[in-house]
Amino acid sequence: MSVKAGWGVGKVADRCGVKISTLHFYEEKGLISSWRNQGNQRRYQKDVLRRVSVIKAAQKVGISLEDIKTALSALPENRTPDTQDWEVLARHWRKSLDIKIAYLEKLRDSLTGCIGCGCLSMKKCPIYNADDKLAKEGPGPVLLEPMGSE
Amino acid sequence: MSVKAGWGVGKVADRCGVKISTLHFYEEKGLISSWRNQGNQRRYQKDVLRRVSVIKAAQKVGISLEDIKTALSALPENRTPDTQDWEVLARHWRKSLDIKIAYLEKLRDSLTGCIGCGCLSMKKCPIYNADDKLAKEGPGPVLLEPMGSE
DNA sequence: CCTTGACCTCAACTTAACCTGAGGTTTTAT
DNA sequence: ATAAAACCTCAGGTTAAGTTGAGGTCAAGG
Repeated sequence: MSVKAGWGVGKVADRCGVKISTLHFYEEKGLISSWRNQGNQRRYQKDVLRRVSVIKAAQKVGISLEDIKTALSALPENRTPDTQDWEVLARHWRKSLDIKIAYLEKLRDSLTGCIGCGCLSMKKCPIYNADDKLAKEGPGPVLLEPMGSE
Repeated sequence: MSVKAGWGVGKVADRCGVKISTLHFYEEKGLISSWRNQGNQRRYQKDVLRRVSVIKAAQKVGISLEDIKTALSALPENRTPDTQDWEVLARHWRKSLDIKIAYLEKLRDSLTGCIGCGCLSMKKCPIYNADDKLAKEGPGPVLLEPMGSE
């Protein structure tokens, strides 16, 4: 009965299909955690795999690491998260996915008419001004703030 | 009948709701163009407004400037693009929007089950491996290439 | 004429999400 | 026992899409 050995960073990286540097990075950002062995090497609990999977899944949905971190922080600290814990996250993100899909559908439906239309000023262009609130959770680094939201 | 005066960069920026630096940037990237007046100041044709609108609309859909540039290069050089020219673009992007929406719907439909599921290895996770081809046009800077697409 | 305001260029900074490499230690396999 | 593989830290690089600022020129109004 050895004291729990945990996995090394290389193995985890391999199983997750990410680079070691990514795991270092996530740890630095507080998205995953590890303990160290005698020789200062990282050891991981096996649930890190699910964490990384979830991080990657959420990223695909366009959620930033920042927001993912926030969501993950809702998981219990003291015990290994169970299925129910994870499903809370899933439901949460499902919602924002629904919103995003609705947003894109709206965009799609106005795209053709809009690009062809006569609105030479973006001030009145319906596509340009399509509810920016929704776009905030949108396609990553969109830093523009067209209509003076303040 | 003065020789066509065109618009100054400040006016265009104002009408488009973007910063002057953005127009400089777009020009540098070859997305828009201008000529210079006597004093080396930029002058724009009025169709630059539509160009910028289209650039911004496309960005909202998650298309990169790189791809937008490619699409814009299909516009006629010699004459001012007409409605039909623009509609070709719109149709093109509508298609990729359809694809993206379908992708997100697929993600959404597997999200809950997937996060809660027992796949501890991302190698077999359906959400992680949901057709990466579609994700390529996806949420901006997603640089990961999980399943060795080459 | 002279002062603003608009414009010019060019270099450097910004954010997100990592990656790369150098230089050094630890673990593992032979 | 020793070489190779795996790991460590830390600094600096990368891409996208701009933004900011310095230092200088141009144009318009009084």
